[in-house]
Amino acid sequence: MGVSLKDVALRAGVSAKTVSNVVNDYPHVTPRTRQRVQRAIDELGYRPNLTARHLRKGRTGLITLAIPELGNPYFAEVAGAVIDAAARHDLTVLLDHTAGLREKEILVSQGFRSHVIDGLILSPIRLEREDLLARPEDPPMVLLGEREYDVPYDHIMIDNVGAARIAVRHLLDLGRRRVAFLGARRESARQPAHLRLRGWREAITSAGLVPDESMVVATEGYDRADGAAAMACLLDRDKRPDAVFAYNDLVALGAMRTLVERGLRVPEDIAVVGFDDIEEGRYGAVSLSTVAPDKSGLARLAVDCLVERIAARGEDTPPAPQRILPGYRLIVRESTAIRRA
Amino acid sequence: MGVSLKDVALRAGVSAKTVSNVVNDYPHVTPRTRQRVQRAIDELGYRPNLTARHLRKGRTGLITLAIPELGNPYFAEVAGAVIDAAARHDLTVLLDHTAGLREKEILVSQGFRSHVIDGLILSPIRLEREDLLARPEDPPMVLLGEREYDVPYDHIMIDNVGAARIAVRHLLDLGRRRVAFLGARRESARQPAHLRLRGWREAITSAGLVPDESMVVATEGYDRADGAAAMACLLDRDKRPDAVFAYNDLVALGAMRTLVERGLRVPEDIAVVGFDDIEEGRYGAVSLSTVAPDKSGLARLAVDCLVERIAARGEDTPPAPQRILPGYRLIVRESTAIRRA
DNA sequence: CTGAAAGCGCTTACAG
DNA sequence: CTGAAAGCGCTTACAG
Repeated sequence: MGVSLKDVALRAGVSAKTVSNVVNDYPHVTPRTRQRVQRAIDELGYRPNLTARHLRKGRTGLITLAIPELGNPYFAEVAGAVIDAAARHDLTVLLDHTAGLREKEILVSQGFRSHVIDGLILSPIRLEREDLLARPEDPPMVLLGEREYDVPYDHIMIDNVGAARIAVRHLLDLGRRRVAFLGARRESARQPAHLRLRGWREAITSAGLVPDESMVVATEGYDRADGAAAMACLLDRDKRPDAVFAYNDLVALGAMRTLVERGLRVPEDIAVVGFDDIEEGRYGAVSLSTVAPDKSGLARLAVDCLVERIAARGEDTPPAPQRILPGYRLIVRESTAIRRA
Repeated sequence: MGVSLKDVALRAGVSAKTVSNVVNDYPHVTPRTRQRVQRAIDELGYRPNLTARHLRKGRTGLITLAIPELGNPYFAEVAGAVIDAAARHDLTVLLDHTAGLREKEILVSQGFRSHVIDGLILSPIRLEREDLLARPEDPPMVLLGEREYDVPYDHIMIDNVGAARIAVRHLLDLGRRRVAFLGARRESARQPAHLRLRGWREAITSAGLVPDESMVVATEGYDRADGAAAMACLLDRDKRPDAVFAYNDLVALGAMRTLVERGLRVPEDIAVVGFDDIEEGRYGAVSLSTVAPDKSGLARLAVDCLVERIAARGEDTPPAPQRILPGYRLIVRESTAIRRA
């Protein structure tokens, strides 16, 4: 099928080693030799077989990024950023989506395909601590995302509590007093929803108010449909909120859809803040205020971390695992544009 | 580093071949031998090195899917569908995004990384016919997407003209008479925008009307921002449209945002139809009518096609390249919900 | 049913 | 500065 090193060597009248030297830009090659080899390469249309190279070197130049769902714009945007960041290290990203299934997340973390990849960036949702502790050392792994774990792995995650606090404080500053939280969970306290709910609670408390737990609505998932349903459920209760802090932008957008259907105005009747800053939030009938994580920043941090881990593989004293907090900021748009008396 | 076949063979007291036979579920192995080998595998935690296997077999089980932009929900949704379809053939998808740059599209089509992948599904935008003709035979490639080419490759693409015709006819059926088209191109007639524009023209003509070219607005790209700008531009002209057919949902959503800003109602003042059926279109203040391509269908078709090409590689008489048209349907939502007198 | 040998295409010490 | 040999971890004919 293909043209091999040997063919080129034969044609150029040199050894395979010399061709290899040329291909890999080895410094010490006579210009004349280099030129001769290069010509043979061009004439034969030779291209190195990466599989063979990788077998030899023990590296493939491939890393896996495993995210819950490509259909979620936030993860799609993050994936794009990771692909770009990886390209700067000459790494190619193999994208997996786990569909938010614990089984698939375990499979990935256990090193499914590990002999093909140099490293793994995993963004887990359902995975448990013990799953992570049971995984083999290889390939190196970096966690990315808002689910908290107490495990010896590098983890890139935003300060969810702090970010939520700022979002809710923003709503309180607008004069809102009944701020709902959409997208709570019943499970583990380390879920991002719990962290953001804690921020909600802290912001309200530190404003001298009492958190009203009837303003907290749980959802099945975090999609637009979940947000729409949760908002409907909330509006059917006695007390009507005057503001909503949603787990993420999708939930917020779904909630706004329900508000339109019920004839309520945003932000006049109910102000809304989301989380993620997906592009879609800027173009609705009412643009969405939101917490914007530094996506390209966190992608870069995750890739850099992984690259270090890969380099340190097999070392006696690998660097201690660290938790890194990328930046974020609050973006104020129309959905919270009106201050109340 | 890892445990190799040889280690297992040594421990089980058999040859490497026998271990290989067990690992690959070769039929003719004594149950006793199989058991002994299996135990050695378990005890040693052996996992086959795929790179080595691939080098030997000439296949990697990897295919590349190259799309213009992961941030575009349509492509993200299609990518998810392709990943699922590929998994059914035990193929893993390596996702590339070309950022809609001709240079990157050429790179991918020329077989960048071709020694790692078994095949390629390419969704080009800027690529030209000559770029495609210049590419090497290997790896096999299948085109996916709405840019038309006259080249000997399998191509999965929707009947854009027909789909556009149906969308515009729907608007005409609602009694609209000034139907604008947002998202035209100045370039090649084979661009999907041209195909959809042709459908627009045909629908109007066959309704006994005369296409008004002042109702056609070109855009830089196909994002929400482009749609918003195009709509603004259109509204600043003399004649106001009473309906809009947008190149895609993103352009339509951007246009609707502008309509809100200008105080115009959808669909009362202006009805809107998009193309792609991205989930976001269902959850705006006004849900968006759209042409819905059968995404999982087209993903499956593309993967099946590629699998056949890979199998036929090196054959004397490979099957003739074919153009396959996946299905689509018109989805009517609120943005076209009102019939006019 | 199992084994010993060769080889996929490259790179890495080791010579010279 | 360049070459000859060995080997990465597997599978594929070929024997037996």
